[in-house]
Amino acid sequence: MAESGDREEGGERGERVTIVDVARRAGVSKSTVSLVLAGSALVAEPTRERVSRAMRALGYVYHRGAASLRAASSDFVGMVISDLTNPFFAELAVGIEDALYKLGFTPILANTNENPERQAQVLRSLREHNVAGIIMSPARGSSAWTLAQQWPPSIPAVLTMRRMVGSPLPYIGPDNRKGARDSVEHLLRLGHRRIAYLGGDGSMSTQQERVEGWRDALNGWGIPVNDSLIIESAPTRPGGREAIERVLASAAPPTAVVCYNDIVAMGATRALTERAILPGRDIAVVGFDDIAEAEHNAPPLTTVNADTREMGQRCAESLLGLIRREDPAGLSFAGVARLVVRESCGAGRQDRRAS
Amino acid sequence: MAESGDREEGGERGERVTIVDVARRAGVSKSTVSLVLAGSALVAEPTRERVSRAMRALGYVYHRGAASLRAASSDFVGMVISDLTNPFFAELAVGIEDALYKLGFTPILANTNENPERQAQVLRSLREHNVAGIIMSPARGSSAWTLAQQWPPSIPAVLTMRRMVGSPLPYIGPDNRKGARDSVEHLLRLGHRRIAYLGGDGSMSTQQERVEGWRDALNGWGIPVNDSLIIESAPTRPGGREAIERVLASAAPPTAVVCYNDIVAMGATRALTERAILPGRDIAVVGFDDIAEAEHNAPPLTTVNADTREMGQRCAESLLGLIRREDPAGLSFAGVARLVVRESCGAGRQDRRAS
DNA sequence: CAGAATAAGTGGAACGTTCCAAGATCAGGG
DNA sequence: CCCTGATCTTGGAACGTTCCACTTATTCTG
Repeated sequence: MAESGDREEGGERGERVTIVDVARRAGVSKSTVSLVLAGSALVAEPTRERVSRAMRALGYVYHRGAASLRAASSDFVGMVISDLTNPFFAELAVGIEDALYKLGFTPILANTNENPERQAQVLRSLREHNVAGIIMSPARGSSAWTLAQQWPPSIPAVLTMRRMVGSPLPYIGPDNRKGARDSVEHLLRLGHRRIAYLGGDGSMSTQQERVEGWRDALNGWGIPVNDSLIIESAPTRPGGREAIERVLASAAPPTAVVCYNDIVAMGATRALTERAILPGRDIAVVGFDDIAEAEHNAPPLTTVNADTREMGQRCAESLLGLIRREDPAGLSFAGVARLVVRESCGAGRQDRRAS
Repeated sequence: MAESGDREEGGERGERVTIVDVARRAGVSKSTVSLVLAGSALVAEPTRERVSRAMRALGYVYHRGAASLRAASSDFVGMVISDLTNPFFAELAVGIEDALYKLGFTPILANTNENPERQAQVLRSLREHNVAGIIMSPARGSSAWTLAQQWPPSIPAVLTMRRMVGSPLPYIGPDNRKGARDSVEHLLRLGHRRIAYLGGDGSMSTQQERVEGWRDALNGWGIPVNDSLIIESAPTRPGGREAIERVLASAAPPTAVVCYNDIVAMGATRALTERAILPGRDIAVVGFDDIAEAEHNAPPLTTVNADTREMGQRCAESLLGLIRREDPAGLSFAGVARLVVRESCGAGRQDRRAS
């Protein structure tokens, strides 16, 4: 009698309730049930009602795997992240994940930990799972060539944060060159003339673009560019520590450093503090990314905001475009890069000395 | 002639190469190919060779979805994370992800962002994907009751970081009570007598256990426990800021605070610094989790190391146990909690005053 | 050399959907 | 009363695997 609450059971035993069971109970064919699931207008209202009730009564759960067996590709999207331990990528991943869910995709996570072999495995696995596409920030050391070997052009893929020369894939990332230029110009305006670049390695496009920005700014101010002031290292906290130590040991240490990213800057500021060299007073330090922790660093980091969430969103949208067979050429996106001034550059003290 | 390099094509057109195509080319039945795929001993070496060659030649890619259609459950595992933006959970996720891959599972990521409704959606989606199991850190506000509604007991699930009263599911987490007790005792030894507890909310077991530890320590030293010194808030940086501001505004502010976790402590230290109250000198602050950023905080955070990676690993292993139908009772795990003393508690200055 | 045992391989149903072609029912028009 | 369309419904093949039951070929045993 009770209209509701007629939930029969939930399949305590492993027996899955299928579309056929629902059909039987509702007194229709499985095709009709399928139509109801698809929200088709072909099915009459009373029938739809009856079917829905049957589903609820039986505790029916849709089986996407079975559905996608026919459908050529699934609702999965691979999220291949080079270092999820870096809060920047964690934020990016959250942005991507959120957007994917809203678009009806299901993200499969893969953290390659900057390991190209792991990346190769992961790509293989994603192919086996018949993903609709992937969003990938390539591991250090992977090239357009190796990627072409590992990923068929027929499956949509977008690159994020690290561009690949020679790859036709859409690329979503911040305007690295402008970001770096802005931060170096800020330091120049504060009076610095010997400005080093710390961290990252030249094989990454991100690095190349940021170094270009550094060069641009120096050139623009007529400062001779000294390549020995580029200290490469792993893009990690220990990498930052190592880089700053190398540059301090050099014959003519810089008065300011711009870093590949915030965690490099965090490693550097920490190492400096341990040597009683105070970032923001004795030396200026600038990061890149503006991760949430930058504000809490000792001292709070001047850095470049990359609008991470927005980029995650764009990655998902761009992939969707590819899936819909739009022209890849129109699907790249460059985020804005905005300098955020905090204490690590010492702006409070010497502002407006030059310029 | 060339032994290798006979890769015919990769299916430039959408036509997927199946087991049947491989069989045809190798001159065997699809059953044999399936056997080869499974690495069965039933197939003779020359045949295996022939089949493998055919696979390579055709660029065959295994279709896991199709396989799991028969197999009752897939190789997917849901990773339901309450806040991936918190570096602690990011590290945990990395640990879990890594272990899952090694065990042959594929992690589907879901960040619920502490939103129980999102969590409900996510659980539904994971069921539809026929996951082998889930590892979940429940969103704030979810209860054993709602979980029971949303997740069938027949599908393996383990809980991490947040226990659920009344749930029979295995739980993997650090020894919160001991960790909190150790940190409070450390503060007591430094001479503090008015020690507040900041952040978190009472609905979370983590909070309850850490508050218990705080109580334990105070009781052990015969200090009267004053519940007004427990300031609840969101477990985030803004939450930490808000909590410290509330406690500072109280009639008798504490000389030391232990925080729900590191990001709460980071929010608190930041707010204090802005008011020119120096953590580690004017007030002692202790965190929990020992995220990578704790060391870089201003000032570096005294905190409790929760052995995050190890816990991620354990989560995966415990889930595997459940999938193998082991007794859930034996699959819980409590990680060690180890106090890491840095500067935010001011240990350098006043150490050994009491005790 | 019959018969059994072993080894290697095969055919086809099954998994839970989708989707096409076709069927059933009914109303209205001539 | 038959035909046409419209509206709703359905049977069954297909998707790419696995796995059971079975066949065939070979070797062993007494």
